[in-house]
Amino acid sequence: MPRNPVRDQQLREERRKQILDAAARLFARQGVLTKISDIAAEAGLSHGHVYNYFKSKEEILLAVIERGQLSYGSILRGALAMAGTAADKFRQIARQALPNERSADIYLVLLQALFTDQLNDEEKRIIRERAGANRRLLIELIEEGQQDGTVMAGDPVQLATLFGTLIQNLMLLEMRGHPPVGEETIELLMQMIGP
Amino acid sequence: MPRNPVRDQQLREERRKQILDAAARLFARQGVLTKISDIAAEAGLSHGHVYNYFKSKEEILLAVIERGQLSYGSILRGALAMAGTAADKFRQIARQALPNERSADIYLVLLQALFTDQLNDEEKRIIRERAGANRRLLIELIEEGQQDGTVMAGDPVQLATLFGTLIQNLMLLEMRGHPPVGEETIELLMQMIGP
Amino acid sequence: MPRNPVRDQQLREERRKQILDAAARLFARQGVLTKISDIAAEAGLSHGHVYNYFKSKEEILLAVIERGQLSYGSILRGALAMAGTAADKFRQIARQALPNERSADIYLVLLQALFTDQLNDEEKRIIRERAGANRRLLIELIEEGQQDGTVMAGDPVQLATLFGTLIQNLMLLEMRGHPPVGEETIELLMQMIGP
Amino acid sequence: MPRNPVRDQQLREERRKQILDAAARLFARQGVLTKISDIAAEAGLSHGHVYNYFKSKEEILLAVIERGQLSYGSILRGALAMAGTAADKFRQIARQALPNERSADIYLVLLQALFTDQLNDEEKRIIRERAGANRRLLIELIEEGQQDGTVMAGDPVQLATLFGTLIQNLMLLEMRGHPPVGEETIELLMQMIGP
DNA sequence: AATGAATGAGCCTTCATTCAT
DNA sequence: CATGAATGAAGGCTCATTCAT
Repeated sequence: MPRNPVRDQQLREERRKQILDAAARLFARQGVLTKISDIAAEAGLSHGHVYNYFKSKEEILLAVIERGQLSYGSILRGALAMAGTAADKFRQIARQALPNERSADIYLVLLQALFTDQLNDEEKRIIRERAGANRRLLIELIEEGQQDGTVMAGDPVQLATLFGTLIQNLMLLEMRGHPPVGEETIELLMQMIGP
Repeated sequence: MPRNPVRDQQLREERRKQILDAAARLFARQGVLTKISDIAAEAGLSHGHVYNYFKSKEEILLAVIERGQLSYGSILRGALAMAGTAADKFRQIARQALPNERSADIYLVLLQALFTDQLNDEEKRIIRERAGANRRLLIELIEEGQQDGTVMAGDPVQLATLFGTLIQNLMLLEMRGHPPVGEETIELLMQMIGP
Repeated sequence: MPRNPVRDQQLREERRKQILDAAARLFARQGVLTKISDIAAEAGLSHGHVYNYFKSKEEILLAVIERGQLSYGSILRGALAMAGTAADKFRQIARQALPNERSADIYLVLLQALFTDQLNDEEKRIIRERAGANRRLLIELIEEGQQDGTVMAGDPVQLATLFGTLIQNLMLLEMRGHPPVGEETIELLMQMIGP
Repeated sequence: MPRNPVRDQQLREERRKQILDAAARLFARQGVLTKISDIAAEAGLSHGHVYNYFKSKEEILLAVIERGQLSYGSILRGALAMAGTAADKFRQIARQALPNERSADIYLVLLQALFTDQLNDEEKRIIRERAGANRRLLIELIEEGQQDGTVMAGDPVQLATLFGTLIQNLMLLEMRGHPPVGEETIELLMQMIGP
């Protein structure tokens, strides 16, 4: 059977995704202690084969973080593009970010990676830059909310920190045996950030 | 010449504290990857000597977590015992917990420990129990605040989660190159939890 | 190219045997002080690789002991099944057990293991049980000898101890610079146990 | 109180003996794994203090072995000097050597030491030399027995090996949970070596 | 592409030995 | 003389990474 380069490329992408999905799950649960062989097993291939898709464990970690940050950015941009008040957009963000297992995973992974010395400074810089971009989106939304009167007053930068912190940590809660965050919690959160 | 047992004992206590302080700093920064030799170097002794005070790296980790949780509990109890409104007490907690490097450290250590499989179930149970005790103190304070009108309405349990999350994560921020959390941020936080 | 699972399995078995052979030699010579890296070097592979076959040094030790005990048991059973007088069977046992390097090794290993606290009680129990089984075979042979008149009178249990002791210790002699045990020595031994 | 040099020297000797007794017990039970701190504890002093009597663990091991070999030699010489047949002397040796815990201990210690590389060649040579001296005593006794007709015929050197082996290993049996070697066993042994 | 055998750097831990008190 | 704090060499074990098949 002659090779099909396009199909081949698709298969490669799928494999990469499988590995990253597995890695995200495991990194979040086991942190730095996650072994390549764990990832390989979770993704259903041999550990040696993983190296045909990523050249090191660090590269996998970076890819997991990047994907998570970009995904969070998409949620933010999607919400910003919606019609409705800023509060509505916040609700949307909370609803999308919270139940998304991958988003939750990523936050802890990122925390650990940023703290530990497993990443070099250049890599940390890139990660912080992407985090900054997401944060600017959140600031934008806060300013919008302060103008349409659905968000409390105060320095938007500081508020972005507080809000970001709240959202991200709620994600963690779900993973710690706490009852899942539901609509009720989201409404409490909305009251907190409301004027 | 036989030594002075009293003085010896004092020195031992000091050494233990030195090690725990060093460990708390490093565990927070490097997580599980922290090496015993790092801790020893930071504490100013040889790696072998550490084992005269703790019988394993895991025991050090547990001790660090315990000390942090108890310290956080003290802050909570101290605030509850104060005169003034619940809001005043919250301010007090935020002021004490935030700048306290050890409190900050401990939260991340705890998160990582709870996630990773480096602790067995029994140990995790104990940690969760202590966390629960602290949480009940926070719930108590929230209920007090809802009665004296300085805290927003809502299920106290859920609010405790949100507040706890906020406080603890603010601690993390300080460690991540963010500008230190000052009075201004605390006031924003107070507005969020106010009625 | 996916490998040939059958061939792989064969190679694995061979490797395991190589490691056990090396370990038997070294344990006998160096006792507990034998290093995994010694075993690996003697077996011709890296120390890390040893752990793909055995999960700890202790497991290797146990395997060496087991193999030796089973091998000794085979010799005993083989002799018992022979035609001829009990004395002939004893000769056969002495001839087979003595020059067999592995049998010799094992006895010292076993002695050391049984004495030292490196094995837990359950493991010691299993070893003693296998030793007991071998001893019962020897007792059986002694009783046979007492009936066909080729073995001296006396409590078979006590005699089994003495004979076993003799055989096993002769094995040790070969390893201690003594001249090898030859037919002549075997005949002396036969006279000792004769009526 | 003025020092008394003679008394001091006596105390020193007593201490040394205490340490050697403790070491002999532990070396026999735990082999090479015996720790200096174990010996110190068993002897009732601090581990540091041991070094005021012996300059290394190896020196202790050598002293234990030497003492044991000399003690065995004394038993042999004592028996040789007795009145009576060679058989009587053998009985005497068996009776004295077997129940003497220290004699038993020493044999295994010696075996382990000789095999392991914990002793250098010169030390091994000395030990073998002392063993040879004891062996010559045994050979002498065998020859005496062959003349007075109480010991079987055969090359005295080989017989010495077999008898030595028997006696020494019987000592080991006592330590392995076997029932203690009694008069009955000794008589069996005598029959074996008899003509 | 796919597997898992193989390697070796590196970390935890133990323990002989030294030394200040 | 006595103690035990302190050090560091050394060995068990893990795991990222490479590579033959």
